[in-house]
Amino acid sequence: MSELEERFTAALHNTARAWRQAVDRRLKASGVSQASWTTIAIAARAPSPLSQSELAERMGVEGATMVAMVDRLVKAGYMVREPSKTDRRVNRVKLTEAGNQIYAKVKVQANALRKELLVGINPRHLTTTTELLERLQTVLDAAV
Amino acid sequence: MSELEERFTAALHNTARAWRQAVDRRLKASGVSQASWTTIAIAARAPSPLSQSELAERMGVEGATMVAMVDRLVKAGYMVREPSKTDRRVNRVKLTEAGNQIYAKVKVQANALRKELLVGINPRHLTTTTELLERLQTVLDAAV
DNA sequence: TTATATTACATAGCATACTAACGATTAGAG
DNA sequence: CTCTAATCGTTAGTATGCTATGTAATATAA
Repeated sequence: MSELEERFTAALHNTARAWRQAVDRRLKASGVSQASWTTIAIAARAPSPLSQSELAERMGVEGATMVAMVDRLVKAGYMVREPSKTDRRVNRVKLTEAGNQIYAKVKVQANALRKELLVGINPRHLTTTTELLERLQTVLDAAV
Repeated sequence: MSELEERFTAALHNTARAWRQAVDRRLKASGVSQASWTTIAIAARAPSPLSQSELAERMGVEGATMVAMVDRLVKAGYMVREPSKTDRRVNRVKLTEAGNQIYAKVKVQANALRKELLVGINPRHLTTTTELLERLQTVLDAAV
């Protein structure tokens, strides 16, 4: 039983890492890394422009990490910072046209990879797995 | 169905990340990060001293990454490099007494966390999940 | 045996994470 | 309304990953 638990832990981390690397490889052709693309996607999906803090929270990273990420994305021409008019501490982040194009382009590839990898997986097993992982996530989040 | 697949992907990555962070928090008290501890553990479990390449391969990282890791661990006094006598390109990596102590200490904590997190999880579901993840891992490794 | 891989390690530069500390600003308690 | 606490973004320092490139040593082929 303990052996199964160790197998599970190893499989969880190895699969997640390998998946991330596979995504990275696909998106490299589009010139954006997975972390950058994810940030762009969250900004793109938001109904109104997000602050850096909101972006960081939705990405699950610290504010300081997001500063560097936004720096890179601004430098690459995918987004711009706009000071909030109501709160002078706040920057709102907006996608440029180039940012929106990247979003549209790589979204397709990420979806394709997911489909490819999950083809042939038993949907009932996938459900069981998803629920188990989500439960673990809840426990982990609560343990903070 | 596509929705389930997206849920699964998110759960996979979020759970892996949260787990990693939980391990990090525990091990910080012992003064070693998760990556450092994992490296020490692999070196400790090997029946005979590993080369840096072997270490990198078992960690699933690149050789260049392992150079920096070994640098840090040597500097911290947990391991030493010993040039191979039969192949002058090779460094064999050995744990110091301090390294072995760290290994013994944090091993207990990592096991405890795993037990804690997985208590109450249905073993049949855990088996299903582990097998699914291992299958994905195989697909991902093959796709390289 | 010499020329050509291949392997092992190191170095450099970049990306992505963290924590800690700081200044500017805002919000809330009194 | 003022003082204090909290929040937002930034900077600095560190850890961990990557790729690309270089050097030394070994293995293989001609």
